[in-house]
Amino acid sequence: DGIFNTLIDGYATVRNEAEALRAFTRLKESGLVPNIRTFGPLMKLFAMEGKMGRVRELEDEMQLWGLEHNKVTLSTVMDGYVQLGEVQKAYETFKQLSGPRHRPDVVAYTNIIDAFAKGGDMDRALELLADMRRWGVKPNQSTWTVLIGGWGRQGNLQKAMETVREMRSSGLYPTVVTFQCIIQALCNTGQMVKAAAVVDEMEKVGVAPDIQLFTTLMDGYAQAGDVTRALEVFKKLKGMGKELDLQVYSALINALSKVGRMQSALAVVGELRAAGLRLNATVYNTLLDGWSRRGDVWEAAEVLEEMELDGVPPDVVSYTTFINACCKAGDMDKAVETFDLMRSKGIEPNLKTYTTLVDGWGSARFPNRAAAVYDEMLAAGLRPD
RNA sequence: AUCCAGAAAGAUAGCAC
Repeated sequence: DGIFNTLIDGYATVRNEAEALRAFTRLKESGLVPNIRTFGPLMKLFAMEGKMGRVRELEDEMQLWGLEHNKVTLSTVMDGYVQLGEVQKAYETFKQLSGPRHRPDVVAYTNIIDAFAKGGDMDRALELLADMRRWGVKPNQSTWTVLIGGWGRQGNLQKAMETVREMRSSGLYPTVVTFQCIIQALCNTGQMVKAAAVVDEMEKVGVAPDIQLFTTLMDGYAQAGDVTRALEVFKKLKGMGKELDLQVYSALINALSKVGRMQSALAVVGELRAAGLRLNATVYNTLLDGWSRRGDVWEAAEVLEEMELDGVPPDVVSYTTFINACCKAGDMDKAVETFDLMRSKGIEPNLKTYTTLVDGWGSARFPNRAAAVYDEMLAAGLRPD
């Protein structure tokens, strides 16, 4: 009976929205009745992308079929709000799970704890941890890792490590994700020596670092301006014979671009292509920024053109980066031209785009133009942060 | 081993610090 559900789930997993919806339509056209497992994957598909409007449509349709939310679908909805940073809405959804008939399970709790941890409200996160334990719901590795990640994001290594101890004393062991959260905390606080020590440590306790962890580490070195060590990590990864993905290459390209080593960055691009990977907008934007930092507006413009030719249309980050390059080079005409161009392509400038332009006019000593752009920003409904 | 419709981690832009 579940052939269409399986299909929908498969397409949802690979994020093929069109096919997933087509399978859903075919299910209904075949005279079959969708069930809660039909809706779950569809909701997840939209929730992951933050398309909560579409999620609500599915909720309505679910009702029409006489289906009620269960803990899985509600957790999915909650996760959508977490992705969007809408903590309050996430919490309201969470409360729907705490009716007289149901109690939130460990996934739901982990979800809501994650919402608060991501929002920086660790007090509330800990309250919910206490609450779940009060109800006899045992935190698992994900729950602990969410908390450790929350402390890590705040750069509170002390609390992060305390939480690791608490996790261990409850009989659970840190996973590679847990270690990665700790390493990220160390990187964010500039403690690269310790970060490297943690990697050694985890190898000793038998948790193998993976590509994502090495990417985090490389990025840490990049932020510290230590390209040499970033390159060492990359070489080590290659030596391990692991299959490298676009993000590792991208992190290295970023490390090189940030210090102006564009020829080396391009060499890495060559490697990436040789490995059968294609550049995406992030990688192109990284290169764009590299040229911008060198003050090379011409090369930056080349990258923009190349993106179009390669079928990777420039996005808001690309244009903002390029506008920044123009501003820094004192070419405000080109900056404004680009600003108009992006809008004509239907790409809405965001807060960073406006700030770049305002600042550009300011640096160029045209306070009136700066103020005009600022007003335009407000008129567009954007508030300065 | 269990589970597998739901939860945790990695790369790009501005200003301020």
